[in-house]
Amino acid sequence: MKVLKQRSTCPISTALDVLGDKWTLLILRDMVFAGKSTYGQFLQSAEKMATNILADRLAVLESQGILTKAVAADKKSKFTYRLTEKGVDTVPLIIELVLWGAKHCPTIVDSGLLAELQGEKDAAVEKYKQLAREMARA
Amino acid sequence: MKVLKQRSTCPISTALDVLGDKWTLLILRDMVFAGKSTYGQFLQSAEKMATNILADRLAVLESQGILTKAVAADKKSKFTYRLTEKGVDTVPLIIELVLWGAKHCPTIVDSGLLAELQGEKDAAVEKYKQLAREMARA
DNA sequence: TTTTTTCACTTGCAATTTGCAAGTAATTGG
DNA sequence: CCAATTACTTGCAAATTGCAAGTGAAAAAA
Repeated sequence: MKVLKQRSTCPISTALDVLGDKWTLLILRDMVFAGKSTYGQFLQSAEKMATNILADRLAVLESQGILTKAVAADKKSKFTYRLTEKGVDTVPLIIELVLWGAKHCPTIVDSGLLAELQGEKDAAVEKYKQLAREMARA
Repeated sequence: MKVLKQRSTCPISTALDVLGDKWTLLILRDMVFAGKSTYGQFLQSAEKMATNILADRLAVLESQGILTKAVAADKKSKFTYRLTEKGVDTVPLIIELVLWGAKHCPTIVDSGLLAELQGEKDAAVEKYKQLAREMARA
């Protein structure tokens, strides 16, 4: 069981103790926006995460109660990772990252998604949280 | 001039290339919520950032156009760091970190602030963005 | 039934990044 | 002039990362 050290009692600092690195939120992005749920799927993302880093981050996320790990329904040799409510609650954060990145950095975003997020943000946040919950049930 | 490498064209990944580490957003937090603007003030935060890391992150933030550096009005030996609009636009992100950290981790938050953020979030985001702009003008 | 492939990691190691302590150089206050 | 302040820089040990290769269990192929 991974133990994280907390630098202070500040909620921002503590949130960053858990989520503040270059890889963790990409795993959550893949779960929320790409519906990914297995080790192999995470490895295929464009950013090419190293296998040991992925294994480490999944273990941290599990020990922090952000996702759960269970044997896959189809294969005994495969695991399925699902978001908990604590994980689903990172959706607003991820959406703010999309908006900031799209506005201020040279990136490629689906224009429909961007319009949706820029228009009715609260509704979009709820929609993607609900979608994430449904995937976690499947 | 610091050069950051972009792992992919995804806005989330690119935002994390810039902001995704344990220290950068704490500097922005100190500017937005504590009104800090100098090297010495940043060093005094509860998390005790190392001096070389602070100098490095300030240089990255400046080169990324998130903040500007200028000689202080009162002393020639002092610098004042101010948020640009790109920096002000991280306020929604920082507020989501407060909300997630306060809800899911053991932290200490001002209950008035928390109530404000949980109640009228959009209004609170606008208020703190405006405050951050005013501090950047001062 | 044996063999091969797939999947989910683990291991080893070099390279980078971090954290700590100490040092420096330019003001500024007295 | 001299001590203190401010904003860094430097050196170095320790921790973290990234890459390549290896492992072991289960599933598919022969």
